[in-house]
Amino acid sequence: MTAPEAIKSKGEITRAIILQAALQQASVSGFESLTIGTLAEQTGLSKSGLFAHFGSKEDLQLAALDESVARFNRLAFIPALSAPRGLPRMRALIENWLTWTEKAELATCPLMAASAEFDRRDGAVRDAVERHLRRLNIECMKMIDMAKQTGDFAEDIDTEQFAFELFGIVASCNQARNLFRDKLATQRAQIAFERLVASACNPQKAAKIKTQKV
Amino acid sequence: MTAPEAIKSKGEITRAIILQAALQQASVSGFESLTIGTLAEQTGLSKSGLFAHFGSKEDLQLAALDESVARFNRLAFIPALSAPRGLPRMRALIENWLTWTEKAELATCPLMAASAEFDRRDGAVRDAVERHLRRLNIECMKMIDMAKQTGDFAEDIDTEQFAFELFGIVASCNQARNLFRDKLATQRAQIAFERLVASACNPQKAAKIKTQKV
DNA sequence: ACATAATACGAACGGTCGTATTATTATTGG
DNA sequence: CCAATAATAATACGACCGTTCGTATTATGT
Repeated sequence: MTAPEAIKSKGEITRAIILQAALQQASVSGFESLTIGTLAEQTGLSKSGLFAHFGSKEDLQLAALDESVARFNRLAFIPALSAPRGLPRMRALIENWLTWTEKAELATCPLMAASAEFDRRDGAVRDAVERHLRRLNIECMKMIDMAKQTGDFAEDIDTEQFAFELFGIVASCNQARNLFRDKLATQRAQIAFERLVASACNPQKAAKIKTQKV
Repeated sequence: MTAPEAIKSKGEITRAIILQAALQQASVSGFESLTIGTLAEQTGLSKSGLFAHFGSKEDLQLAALDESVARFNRLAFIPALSAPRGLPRMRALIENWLTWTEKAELATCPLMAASAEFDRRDGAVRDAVERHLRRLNIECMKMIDMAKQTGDFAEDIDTEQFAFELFGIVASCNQARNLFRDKLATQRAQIAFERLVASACNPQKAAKIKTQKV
């Protein structure tokens, strides 16, 4: 049992280099666009040399997906946990979520992109994407429940509904940023988040909104 | 100048059959997954026979995109215009937007899927996707402004912000439906929309929310 | 320093990709 | 009904796909 930060072997280093290139490529053109040849060219490896690090293209895609999850956790999720429980932590998460791709030098969040890319397909990659995003969804709901416990949110708000709208804000932010090249995208997402919070934080106000006819 | 509903030539009929198959395929696996060979097999044509209908694969993608826009307009947008101006028309649009893919027998809205698929790339397809969705965004904003004129919405709400959040609701609905297979997705989207409307329809309440610190 | 395992390479495979050219068959207007 | 034209097919091409295999090279542990 070696420590997680153990010295990397040559193979592990190469693998990391490959995954770095794969992640960058996938964040631009999608995971399905990953090709052994292009990736080999970019990393200076031979096709077969690169291929040997993964048993198949699907394994490469899965590895790239796992790597992007690891980076999201390291750059966005875990740092948010150091904020106080409740609303501050939620705010930190959404803030980090909207900005971590920049720090990671990626074109967009590979997870959300992979969601749209694979959501209507079958296979191992789709399953992995669903698993990862479902987990993130659950973590968000935990934070929402915590915010109820701390008194930041009203007890009677719909946790799943809140998470649904949260994911929508992130999705729209990505669309505004990438498709519309809107420089105000992040700001709009923050405003949307605060509006969402506002409708949940004040019990009286929240009750009014919740009980109106649909 | 023939009428738009003129009798179709054999070629036009075949082309329509091809586009139908292309649209279905694209709504499942994305526009980039469209291949001449697979499409030829599905339609019973030869590769070269099918190819002759489009000068290139890119033209095929663009034609499929245009076709999906035409269907969206026919099944979702135009019908919404028969609802009274203002909030009712907006409600009709979002309702149709969330359900038209079912009527069209597609796996998801090809436009929103194409947005996520091409938003970080370059090329004619990306440009077309941006053009189409920007137009839809503008049409949404027109409806929002109309709702201000009819008095349904407060005059001082941020039209672009409202449209931003509207697109987020649709995106989250698609994710919930397709990735999470959430049967309540449409319902959640409707609730989110009504919550969004609620924060814009009552002047006093809207003012409160808008002026809070961010 | 040496044995051994890890790592990378080059070449080749069968397939499929998009596309061009050339020929054949259907459709259609006069 | 026939000529003109549109529509489809047949065939082939080079490029790239993921993958396999045998071999060379390079680290690594002792």
